[in-house]
Amino acid sequence: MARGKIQIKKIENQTNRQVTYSKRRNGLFKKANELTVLCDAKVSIVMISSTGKLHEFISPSITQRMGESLNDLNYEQLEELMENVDNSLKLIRERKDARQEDPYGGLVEQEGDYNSVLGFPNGGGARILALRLQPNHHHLHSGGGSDITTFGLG
Amino acid sequence: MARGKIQIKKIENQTNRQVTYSKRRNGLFKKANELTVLCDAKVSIVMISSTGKLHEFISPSITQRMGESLNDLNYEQLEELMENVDNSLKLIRERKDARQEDPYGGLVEQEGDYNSVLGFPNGGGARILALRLQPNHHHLHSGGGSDITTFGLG
DNA sequence: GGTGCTATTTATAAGGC
DNA sequence: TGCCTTATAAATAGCAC
Repeated sequence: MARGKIQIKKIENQTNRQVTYSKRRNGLFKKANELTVLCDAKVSIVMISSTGKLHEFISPSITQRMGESLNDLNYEQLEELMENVDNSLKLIRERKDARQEDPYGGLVEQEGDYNSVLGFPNGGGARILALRLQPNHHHLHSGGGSDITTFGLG
Repeated sequence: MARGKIQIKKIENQTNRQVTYSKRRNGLFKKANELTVLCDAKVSIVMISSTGKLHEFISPSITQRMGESLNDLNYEQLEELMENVDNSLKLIRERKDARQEDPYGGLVEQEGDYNSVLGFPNGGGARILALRLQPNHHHLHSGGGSDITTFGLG
């Protein structure tokens, strides 16, 4: 977008790809932060570079409200939530139908109400679990290792 | 950014806020998609508007590779994964210390290796669970309702 | 892996329909 | 609500450190 127009296709040169990843990641996080503030929205971004590094953005409002809302859950909501996680766990244990393709082709937008969005930690090392629950198929990805750095915007 | 500079603060007029949300959401998704293609990265975005609507972006590479990688997990990895979900479930059940504030102030970047990022569906209605596991604190948020629309990028 | 510097390309705030 | 248009603000590609 600057000293010349570029084609939106994989950057083959690894160095250039890394530089672009870094720049555009910062740009994306900045945009996400602006959206959060301007529109009073909640945004969560998880991204993994081609080198396997993970970067995450979570809007302040999400984390703050998550803590508050836990106590706002009534018994039925809590029950439903546990059921969801339980089912997820069972799916992992059964580990079947793992190779089914996503019917949306990978890029999807879901609009409307949501059943639950939660973020919280366990007592062990740093972990991130993103569970996406859709009818009739499931996917799973896993990597290993760990270290953390904090990131503050402007 | 256009016919005048704006301050990055909540747009009070609800109509304008909604318009800006819609425009910037599309912009963010477009940027995310470009980043995915250009840098061969995996990006997942979940956002909730001030009116409670949920929108989600998942890069094609994520979903495709998730399915494949499930079968690549060895026993230990699977065991660790189940343990994570199990712990999460316990935390939900115990429902304690829910109001602890996030030490990072909400906006964080985690760099380095990751333990697990998984996305998969259950057999019921459309559900999304985003579990974020961090040491020493946890948060939870929940909403309700439901409908889905798919979204295809240019 | 950053940072700084532009020339350009994009994104988008305000309006208008 | 959504889709155009257009002037302007931002983002960023390509280089140099």
